[in-house]
Amino acid sequence: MNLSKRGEYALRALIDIGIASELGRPRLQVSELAAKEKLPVKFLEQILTQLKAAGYVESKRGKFGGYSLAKKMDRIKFGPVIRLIDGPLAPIPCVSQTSYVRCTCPDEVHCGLRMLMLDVRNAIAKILDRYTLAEIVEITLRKLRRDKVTPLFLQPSMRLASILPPAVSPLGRGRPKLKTQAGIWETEEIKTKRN
Amino acid sequence: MNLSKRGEYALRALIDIGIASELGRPRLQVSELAAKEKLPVKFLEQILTQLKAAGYVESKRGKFGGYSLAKKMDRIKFGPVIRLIDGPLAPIPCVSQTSYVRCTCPDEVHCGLRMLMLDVRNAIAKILDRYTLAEIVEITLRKLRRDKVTPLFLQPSMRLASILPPAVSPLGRGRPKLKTQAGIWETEEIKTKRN
DNA sequence: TCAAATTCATACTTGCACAGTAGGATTTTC
DNA sequence: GAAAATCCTACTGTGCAAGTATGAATTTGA
Repeated sequence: MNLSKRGEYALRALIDIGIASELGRPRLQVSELAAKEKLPVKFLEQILTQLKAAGYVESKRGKFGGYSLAKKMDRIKFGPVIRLIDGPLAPIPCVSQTSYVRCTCPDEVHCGLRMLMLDVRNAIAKILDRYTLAEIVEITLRKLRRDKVTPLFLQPSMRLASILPPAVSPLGRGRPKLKTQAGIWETEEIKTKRN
Repeated sequence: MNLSKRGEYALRALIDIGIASELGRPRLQVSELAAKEKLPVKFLEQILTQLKAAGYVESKRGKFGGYSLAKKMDRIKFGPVIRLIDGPLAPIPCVSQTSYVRCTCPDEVHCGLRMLMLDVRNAIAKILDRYTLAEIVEITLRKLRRDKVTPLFLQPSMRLASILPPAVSPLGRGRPKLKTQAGIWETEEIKTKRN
């Protein structure tokens, strides 16, 4: 049930670019992204190339170049990004909706494992195919502001105070209409107890 | 988001033994299991050894030996089995409840990816840590009966008709109390459209 | 025009986990 | 004692994830 590093880094990058963009810095360099998340630069470069090829980001070359989002944030869903990089969301191919492959079991229709895994795949997809980058970015920003944490973008040079916090959300829309069942976003403290 | 072959075979084996057990054949041989699901015998053998070591099945050696369940079916949940064989359910280690590992991101509390993945991990765990083998077995049997399909256990020798269908569920309990949000078990026809 | 800073393209490496095979030892039944 | 099963341990191969490495192309500002 793993997300690959590649997939993880891709999502981190998109979220970071999204946040920066929302704060008035639509373009970030690979080195900045890598530094912030402590990722290997050249590896991230590859991943961004892939995201670019798929139309999620666009790039500017040369000095002061970098990557910016190629689509509106509310048109970027996480499911498709993960499928692009890691393949199907489904735990086993015979329950994948986007790339079904028949399995070797004799009777797919009455397969208990299949029923169970279909439920799992649907639960995953329900989340990843519904949430958009815009929502995650907005929620993250709200959390940061509420806790009065300054996101460490735009290294030393730029003025942060003038940007953060803005009087009103630059999104211009109200609170995001999250329609998850119970709003995990409220779970402030996560039990990180080992074992 | 993958279930390994090992994990898949383990669950298939448990479900098959459970069904057979419910039909009055509490013990199955590796070769039977492998034949039914078309799995490599020696590989399955290894997996069953692992399941035995963890207390899920018990074995009888020698001629007419085989594997049977070591616990009551309603005490076997899928989550722990998968964790045993494949590791944590969580897509990334920093949202695992059973084997948390801190990630490299600078601020875990305000990490958007983490929030999202926590939601995913909870959705997965909600299913796999709630459903028991007993429920899956019962549901499968009900489907089989409804469709008048004879499960192909107990190769040629035994009499099936006398066992299936029983007048009343041998479980002795009523219908299983499934408390999933929408009852995926009703979704009869799955769209298997490619792409 | 040149140097610095960046993305772009491609090839290579390295480790390791997954999915098995193989072979024989041990136990049980008839 | 033979047949049929589980048990035990070691081995294999191969594919892929997670990077490194190198250099070319592009953009900017001095």
